[in-house]
Amino acid sequence: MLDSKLIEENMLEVKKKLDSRGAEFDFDQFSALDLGRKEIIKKVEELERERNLGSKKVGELMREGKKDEAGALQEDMKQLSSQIKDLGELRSKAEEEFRNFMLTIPNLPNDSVPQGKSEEDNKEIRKWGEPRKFDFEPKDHIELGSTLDILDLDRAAKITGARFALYKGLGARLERALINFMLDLHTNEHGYKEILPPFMANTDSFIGTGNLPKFEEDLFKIEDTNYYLIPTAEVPVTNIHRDEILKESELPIKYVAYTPCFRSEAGSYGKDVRGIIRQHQFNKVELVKFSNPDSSYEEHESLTENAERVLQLLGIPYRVVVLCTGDMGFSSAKTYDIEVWVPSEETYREISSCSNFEDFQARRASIRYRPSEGGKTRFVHTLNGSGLAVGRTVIGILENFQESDGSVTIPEALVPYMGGVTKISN
RNA sequence: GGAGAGGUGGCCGAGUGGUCGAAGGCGCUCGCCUGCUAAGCGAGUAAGGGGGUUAUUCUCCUUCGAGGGUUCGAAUCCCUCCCUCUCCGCCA
Repeated sequence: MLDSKLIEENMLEVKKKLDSRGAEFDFDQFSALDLGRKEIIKKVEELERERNLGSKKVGELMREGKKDEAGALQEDMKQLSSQIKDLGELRSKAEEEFRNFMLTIPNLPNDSVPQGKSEEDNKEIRKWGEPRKFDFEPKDHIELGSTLDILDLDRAAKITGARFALYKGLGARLERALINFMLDLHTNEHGYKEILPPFMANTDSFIGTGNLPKFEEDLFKIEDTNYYLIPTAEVPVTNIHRDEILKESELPIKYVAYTPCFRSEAGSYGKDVRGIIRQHQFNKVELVKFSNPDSSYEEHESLTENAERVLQLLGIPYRVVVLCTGDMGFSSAKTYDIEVWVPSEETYREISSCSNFEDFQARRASIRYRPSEGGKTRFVHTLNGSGLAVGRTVIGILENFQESDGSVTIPEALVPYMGGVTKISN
């Protein structure tokens, strides 16, 4: 959520920034809602003040034994009270309307974000590793997975439906190895605390991160509850500190969490239908930070580097792009995507998205800190990034490290996690 | 699932209709004091919103799990929901 005072004071700049990301913003509606809200607050509070004074007076008169006077005053206050009640309803309505309006406005892009309309305008920042030159026709992960009998999409479809995966044998082991490898790396070497959160979260949590109220169709909802399956660990982990006031000395707080992720992928039909690129359920290790606002952009860089480190240790080529204003997610102020090289497609595919949300989520979720030198509380900055999406890492390993005989070499760093297995073959 | 007890400030905890945004304690901050440390003494210490000033000061409203109700007035009485604890049942 944006700061309404900031909008009032910088309307032109806000409009320009929202335009740059292709978002509509009706400033007239904003002003009308904001002014209407303030006006009614003023009225209600005046009446409440009158009532408080009157009620106090009634108490005094009663104690002094002036029953008649007290009774008369009570009658007046009765009138006032019902007036306050009516106005109070209008007030709640006005405040709710205003909040609902504010909840649908996306975050403002940071000034360092390149202008652009779509994916096409994203800018490559850096590349790591050389895509391998194959002296044979490389297979895609679907063929490799089924030939090696480690990935069975047909049976997954039977069990559940399209866009689910069944891993078997060393395939299942590989998924588990990667999860453990990533968690160990981030906890032991990058200083994150491991979290295992619930895989469902309630409405308030989803509002906090910005998934609701606008993107409900992307989620799986649990019937007869206000719970949804999480589409990423970002939701439960960011909400760990919802409605809390942290100490400045605790910052930055760094969490890493493995969770399955559930996405209905509404609106993506026809896209990436083959294989395990886009699934309704996938595993992900997520990095989340709560940062001092003054250093959140340094934290953003280091978080991205922490995620990249996984691919470096595995030896998979990748590149980092900064998303342009038009391609960023709703809550983000700046996002780097990490993309792995996928030989069968001869292109880079997203494997991690690392974002700084500044105070956008913190304001929605009310996550604040008290400055060490005292004074008013401030909103923290929240950040997160995949470190990494596990299924897509499997694709990277299968496709990049395949041999001409259809076997796959396990990256050295992963061998201990595979129980010493160095190769998957028939 | 059944029975009971509870949810109060950073924490513990008192408070059953008005002088309660809330005793007391702990913690924290500042000052004093004492060779040092500890102890002691004194003062301060919730958040959000509106108005005013915009540097500070000021003022009003709201908030005692959430929402609704009774009342001139609710932390306190009533209803619904959520959560925690104890016992019983069930269970990986």
